[in-house]
Amino acid sequence: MRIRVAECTVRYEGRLNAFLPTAVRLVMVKADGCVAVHADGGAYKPLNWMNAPNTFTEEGTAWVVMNPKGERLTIEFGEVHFETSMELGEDPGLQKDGVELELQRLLAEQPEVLGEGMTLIRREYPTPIGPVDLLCRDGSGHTVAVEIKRRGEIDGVEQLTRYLEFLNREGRLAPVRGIFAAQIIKPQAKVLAVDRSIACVEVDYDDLRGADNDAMRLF
Amino acid sequence: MRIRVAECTVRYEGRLNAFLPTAVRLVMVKADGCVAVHADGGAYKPLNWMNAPNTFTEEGTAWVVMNPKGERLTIEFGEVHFETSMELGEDPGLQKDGVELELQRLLAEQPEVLGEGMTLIRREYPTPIGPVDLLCRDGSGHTVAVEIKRRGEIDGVEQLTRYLEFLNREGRLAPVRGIFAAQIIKPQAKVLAVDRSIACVEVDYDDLRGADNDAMRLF
DNA sequence: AGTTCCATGTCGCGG
DNA sequence: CCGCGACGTGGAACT
Repeated sequence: MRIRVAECTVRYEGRLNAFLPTAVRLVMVKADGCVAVHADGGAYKPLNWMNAPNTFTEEGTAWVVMNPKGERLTIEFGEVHFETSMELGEDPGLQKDGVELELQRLLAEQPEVLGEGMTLIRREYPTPIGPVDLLCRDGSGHTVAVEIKRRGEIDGVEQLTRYLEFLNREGRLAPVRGIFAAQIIKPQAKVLAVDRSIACVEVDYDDLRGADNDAMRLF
Repeated sequence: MRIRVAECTVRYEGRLNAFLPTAVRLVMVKADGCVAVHADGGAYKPLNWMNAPNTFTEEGTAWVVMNPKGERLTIEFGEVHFETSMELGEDPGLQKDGVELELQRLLAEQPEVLGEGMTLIRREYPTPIGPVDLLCRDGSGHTVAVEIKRRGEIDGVEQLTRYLEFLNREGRLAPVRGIFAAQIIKPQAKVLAVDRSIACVEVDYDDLRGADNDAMRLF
């Protein structure tokens, strides 16, 4: 990794055009060739950047970074305040825990949260346009398709709508109604769901996990 | 801005839990208090981070960063390879040119690009599920809803479809037809639009701006 | 502060 | 390579 703190102007020409007037900034060049220009604020995102793969050339006092898509980043340097370079080595990478898949697992174990008498038929029920998160049967014996999101937004309602359209057209399981389940459902998504006779259920992740743990403790 | 290159492990506890095993990484602390942990590759995005506003405390060999939402980033340091700190000063910020808003402004000024006799009723016409980019009236007096994207993809067609659904059901403006306008429209999006009787218009940004400049020069 | 939508989104997976 | 969906999306603009 190479780091340079210097006065510079930066120009990006690619998907759009952007320009940074003269100021002192930190320019980071990583081992994979990607380049990032940071100010001393404005969150973790750089002001401007160019991801790998790209070609890096020095033209006088300027660095020119181009990528195969024809995008170009030009950094024109003035006074250089500081510069260094060092080897960091490989990184083992990030381990994550606690995303949407977990929510699906918990609801599959506790379908009654979605409605009285609800039982699970199966998870990831396949359709030609993708798998439905949960397929259930409600207290009165009707089939229910459940779409689960961490955050319920309009896209999710559209997705569920497509599944319902298909499942009901196919006929074997019809009539199938929909439940849209998420930790938080945005108002617009709720409006759209109600408009399409899709029920909304907001579920609490901690409650679900708590109930899960309680169930565990019984054994 | 403070920079430290060191052996470290990192733990994030917040919207999810994440962990980084021991390795040499670059830790950046900006003047606004945000912290970012970078590996020597993997694009400009840090492996882990914490945005401002937050509270930063040193606990022995560890840095603990907490934010008001109760998220926490813990960086436990081993050997420190390098450390420095410097002032960068204020940044004038990025000037962008060629994003969707610009396109909307230009089309609002030149609605005739979308069809002969087209006139603007208003920009950002509100509906319960969000504002329509442009509402126009065509040469024959019918209402037209226009969705503008920089890159026309399926999502944009879905969005416009929802607006049309509401506008036509509401009735006051019905019948309302749709125009999907973008610099580039993907083939799949075109197919879906045509299937829904939505017209597609690919607009050239430079042409629009050229016409805009010409209009300016008249005064 | 809460909500909405844009983004050079980035990133990963599957066809 | 394209399409699609998730993301600690982040960030800005507007109510």
